[in-house]
Amino acid sequence: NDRKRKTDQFAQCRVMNQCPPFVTKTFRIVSDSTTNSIVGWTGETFTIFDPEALQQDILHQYFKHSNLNSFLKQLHTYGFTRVAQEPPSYVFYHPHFREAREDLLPQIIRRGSKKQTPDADSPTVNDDVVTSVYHLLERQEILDNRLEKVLLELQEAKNTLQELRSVQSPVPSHHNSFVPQPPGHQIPQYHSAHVQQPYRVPGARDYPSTRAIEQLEHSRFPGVYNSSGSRIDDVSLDNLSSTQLNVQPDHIPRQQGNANPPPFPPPGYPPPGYPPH
Amino acid sequence: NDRKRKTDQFAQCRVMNQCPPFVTKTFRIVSDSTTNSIVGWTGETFTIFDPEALQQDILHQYFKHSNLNSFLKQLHTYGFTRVAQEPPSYVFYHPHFREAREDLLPQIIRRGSKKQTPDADSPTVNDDVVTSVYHLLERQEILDNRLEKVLLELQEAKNTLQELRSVQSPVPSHHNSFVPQPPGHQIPQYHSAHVQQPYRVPGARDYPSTRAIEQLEHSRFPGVYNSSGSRIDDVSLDNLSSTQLNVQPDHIPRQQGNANPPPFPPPGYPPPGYPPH
Amino acid sequence: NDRKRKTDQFAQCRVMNQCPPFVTKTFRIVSDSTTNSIVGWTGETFTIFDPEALQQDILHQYFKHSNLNSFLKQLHTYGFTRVAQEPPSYVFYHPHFREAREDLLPQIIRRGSKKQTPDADSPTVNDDVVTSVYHLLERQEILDNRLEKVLLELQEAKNTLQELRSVQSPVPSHHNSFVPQPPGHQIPQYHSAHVQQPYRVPGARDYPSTRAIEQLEHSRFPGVYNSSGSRIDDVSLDNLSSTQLNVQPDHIPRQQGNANPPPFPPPGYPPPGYPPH
DNA sequence: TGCGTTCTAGAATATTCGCGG
DNA sequence: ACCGCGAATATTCTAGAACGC
Repeated sequence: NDRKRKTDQFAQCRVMNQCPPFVTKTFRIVSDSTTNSIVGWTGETFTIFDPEALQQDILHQYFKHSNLNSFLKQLHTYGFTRVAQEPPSYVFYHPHFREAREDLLPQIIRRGSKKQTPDADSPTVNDDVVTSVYHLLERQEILDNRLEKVLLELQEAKNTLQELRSVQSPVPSHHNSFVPQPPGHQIPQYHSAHVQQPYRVPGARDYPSTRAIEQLEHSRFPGVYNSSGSRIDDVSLDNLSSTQLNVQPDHIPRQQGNANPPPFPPPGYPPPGYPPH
Repeated sequence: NDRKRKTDQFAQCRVMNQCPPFVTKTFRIVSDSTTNSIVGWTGETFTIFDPEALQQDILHQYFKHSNLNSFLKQLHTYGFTRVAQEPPSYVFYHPHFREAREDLLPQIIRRGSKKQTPDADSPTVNDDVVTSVYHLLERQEILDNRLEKVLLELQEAKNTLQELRSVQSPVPSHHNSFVPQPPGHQIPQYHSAHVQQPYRVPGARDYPSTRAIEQLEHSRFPGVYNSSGSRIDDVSLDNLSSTQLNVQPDHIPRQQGNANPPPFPPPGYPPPGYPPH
Repeated sequence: NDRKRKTDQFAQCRVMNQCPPFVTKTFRIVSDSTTNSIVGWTGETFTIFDPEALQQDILHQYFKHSNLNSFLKQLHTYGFTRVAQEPPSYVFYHPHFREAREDLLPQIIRRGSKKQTPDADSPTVNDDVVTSVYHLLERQEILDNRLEKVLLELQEAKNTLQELRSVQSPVPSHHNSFVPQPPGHQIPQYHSAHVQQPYRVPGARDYPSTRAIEQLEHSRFPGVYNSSGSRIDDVSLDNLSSTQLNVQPDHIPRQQGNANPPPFPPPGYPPPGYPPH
């Protein structure tokens, strides 16, 4: 609440104080539909298609120079980032530089500008964190809702299917897919890739540079799931059977139920059929 | 201190950059089905079948050289390991270099890169906050993954149900949402987690996110899934049909199957049609 | 010890007049008389007259790119400095990059290179002393070169004057060149560098980053001129009229009679006649 | 002071070379 | 000779620093 007021205050200030000329000029340049062949919006980014033409024909209309480098420098100064690294393509992105969103422009601030902390009483340290948390919470709600919805429909579907089956065949298939899968038909590694440990080929070395990451990867944070993961865990999926999930784990050695399992499967060696000719 | 804030403010620049050009280029080279006789996927590895052809015909299309050795050097620099040494066949493996798993590429880090240990200097940030954020991120990943999985299975179930119905009879399908969708209105392909880039709600920023958070996002926590995520792997949804679920994933932020979610919305790359003439 | 062997090897290489490829390539580019309209020597500097043409037609013949910026970056990396700032004209100077002086090229060292101290076996002698001596030698070379040039021009001038006299009039103009020169025909500052303040083009900035070497290069070593530079001051210029020395000091701000003169000779500015067509 | 322009430096990736196993 | 690797150079993109307004 308190936070919100501050934010609003800030937003208002920014709205009143027009943003630096460079920002609005750039916005006009990009938005000008008569020069779309030179520079224009490309989704959430904007692209300079013809650097030469921009330098020759456009820049001097807005700035005191005709130097593409100076323009690029300004873009960097205001936090734009180049997102394509294959010259000669200039694709730039800024979180607050969006098509038809002139209202966001004031949030584009120059580097070293003091405008960034008008609130000033907040310790400024956690702003990023707080905002991140906010967005995360938001996302989580969306996800929760979607998951609930899906589960509901699953339940319905289950019922429907059951109905159909009972109509179709009177056989109470006791052996249907809802029975536990035989070992060896476990869920393929593909589905558990994100829970696996990094694979090391025999002889692979651990470079000192990877130690830190691995350490993090190996660390645990107990208690996480007590509060947040429980709902999911309560989802009832009884009477459902697992299917073949389109993966071929056959040749993939696996180690499961291991408390500290080497996470990655050994790489698949080129099958005999390779290469295809 | 002041200096740090400045740096953090623009840390997002780097956060947004996908991954080094070499990684994406190599992925494209390997995945290009028109050159499968020269280089291509071989299970969880990729193989250079024809080093000569690669050097002569392929490399210069992607790099500023045509030397196989330079390519191999880069592979080593990024942690690829050679798993078979019978020239003239080169088989390489990297835990995060998998067929159709473009989402894993950002986890491939260059040796000697400073990205790996951005920690250690995050000072005043409450550890509590960091931990909370960490938990949130983690939960979200779990949710994302499970949701995706459920959606996939729903689709399968839907198909199965349709099959059953068409075979069976003009059953007065009881009005629920499980009416079969016309083919072509299937759940869009972007539901398949493993081929998608993570999406962010419009306007969501990636906060320069204190290094700690970045690290969290980049780190993996294997033990997590032992307690909460594993069960879902056993979920079986055979023979169930699902509906469209009337959700619009377009605007729904998702982070799926990616342990290292690129925080920024994927910038709109210039569509093929650009520039308009 | 082992390390020393390597160093020695390298030192030997250096002695052999091997220098980084960029240096020799740039030397060849500038010295190539077939491209004098694009890039060429302009006195003690070299000038890029046509940046576009250089980028389009020249660079890719020597490097793996066609970006002027990359070329400029390398120039800076090797210690070249830009001495005129009116695009599209790029004038660069380096104390060891002189026309027809390929022998000086090995003294052009890359920034951050560890090569700078190839001797290394001397017991940690005062680096200050060593560096000072080195730079003294360096400066001496510069002075020698300039002196030679001046003498040459003097000779030319003398000849011209002789010609004029014999043709024109038998008047024995009483004494020397100290008759007031017409304004604008003064001896160009170029010739009096050793008594001059460090030259700075208008707006030229002093970067704090100048490293030790540059500092040394810019510092004065009193006594140097007493022994080596003074003689030129005594050069008799009587009966000589100053000729057009191919320099246009008009727009060059000068500061002379300063007690703390910057050591570098004023770079030769591209004469009006350039580029040759 | 803040903004704009320019030149230079920093930092990350890329390419080549040569050593030692 | 192959292979993995360190080190030097090369290329690119971004940031720093000075100066004028």
